Amino acid sequence: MPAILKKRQTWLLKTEPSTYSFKNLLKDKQTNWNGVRNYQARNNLKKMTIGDLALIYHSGDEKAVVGISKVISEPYPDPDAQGGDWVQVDLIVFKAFEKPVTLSEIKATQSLKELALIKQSRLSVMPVVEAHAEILLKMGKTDEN
DNA sequence: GCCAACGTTGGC
DNA sequence: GCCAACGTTGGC
Repeated sequence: MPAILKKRQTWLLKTEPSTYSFKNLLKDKQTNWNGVRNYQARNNLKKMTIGDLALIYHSGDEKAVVGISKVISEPYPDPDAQGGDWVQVDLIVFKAFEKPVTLSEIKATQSLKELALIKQSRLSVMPVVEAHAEILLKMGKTDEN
């Protein structure tokens, strides 16, 4: 098991790159992941803890996992939410994938067929089990041992 | 541009 | 509580 995965939950966060991309995160170094307004995604956000990894997926034209970020805060209320129990977390950029892992590659990989990204294409915040995280990191040529 | 897969809203 | 209508996301 890559050292990077030890004792960490891995998540996958979807974003439309024209709204906020991994490049923006590379520039900003840190961001607050806000605006989630879906209960299931919110419930996943609430389970995040400091030190967790979050893979960033670009929807739309790119359709690929492009990099890794790290969760650096506990979930806390999203100030933009007008009422309702919505949260956000703070992220820092961790590492860009050397090679983006495309949706078509993921779909073509038998061992990833249970990934929520495939099974529940509209969910924007989802857990990634360790076995899947290992495979994705390997496919992205992100050597973190 | 279309459509599948949701999620939400509102009438009943 | 059900369901039709509508809205949104996101892949193709």
